[in-house]
Amino acid sequence: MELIVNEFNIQQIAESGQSFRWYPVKKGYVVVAFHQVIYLEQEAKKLTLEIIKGDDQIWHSYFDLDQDYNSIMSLLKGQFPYLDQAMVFGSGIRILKQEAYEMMMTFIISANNNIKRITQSILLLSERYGSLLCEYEGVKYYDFPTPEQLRNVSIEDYRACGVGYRDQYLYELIKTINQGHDISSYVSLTDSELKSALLRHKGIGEKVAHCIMLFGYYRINQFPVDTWIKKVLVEKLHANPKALREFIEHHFHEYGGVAQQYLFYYGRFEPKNIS
DNA sequence: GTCCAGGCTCTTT
DNA sequence: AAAGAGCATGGA
Repeated sequence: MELIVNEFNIQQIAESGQSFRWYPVKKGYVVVAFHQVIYLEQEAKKLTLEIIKGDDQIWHSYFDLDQDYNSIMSLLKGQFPYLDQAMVFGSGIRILKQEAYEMMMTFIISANNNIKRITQSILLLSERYGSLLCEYEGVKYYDFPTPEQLRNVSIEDYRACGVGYRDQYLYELIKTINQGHDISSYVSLTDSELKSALLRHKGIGEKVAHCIMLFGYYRINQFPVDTWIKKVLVEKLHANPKALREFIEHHFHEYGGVAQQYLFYYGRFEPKNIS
């Protein structure tokens, strides 16, 4: 399947740190999401999707193709030279609409961790407890394990996947879900209700909750503040470090999550000799 | 060896 | 309310 896309760059999305299930293969990426697998390649505005497992129904939504990122950038433009540069540099970034439950597990693992090890842990969890989805170019791809598949996984088993001290948080979340706690009902909550519902789970604090809201529930007003972004806001946008939330609310309002992604990506990958 | 990674929980002021 | 210690683990 071929699509013509605007404000879309697979490398930028893959490196933006919102998904840990994009695997570099050949000249593109294998992407695993919603129990399905595709191989993606892009040449300028031409995006090629090769459906490996599943159908072509979910991907339009997954890639947020109904959202006009050009108009979002227009609204964010003109406030800070640094943000304007960030939007030029990362103009192909989009907010992926991912599965909420997977985002909860993923971002619990992400706390005080590095991207390489997060990716590795999620790969191990999937290979050991998820369903085999397909084989592509000699590599097998596994689904993210369901709560049911994790029912009998022990704290030690999680630890063996390299998640460190977050093992007990994963264990508690899975136990809660398998005891009947319905996290799918979270979708109908308001932002503040959703945030407090997420904060009730151990291992989910302010920053992780915002990531789950942004990537798992498509609350694109949510602006996760991590150590990187804090530095960018203070040093590049000259925000008052003691009033970051007010600063964010005032300048980015309903598109805070998108602005955050531009700033995060630029902060990490901008060419060294600029700024 | 020390420091850090898309922080959080628990304890102490 | 705010600040500090401790936390697994691999890589720089």
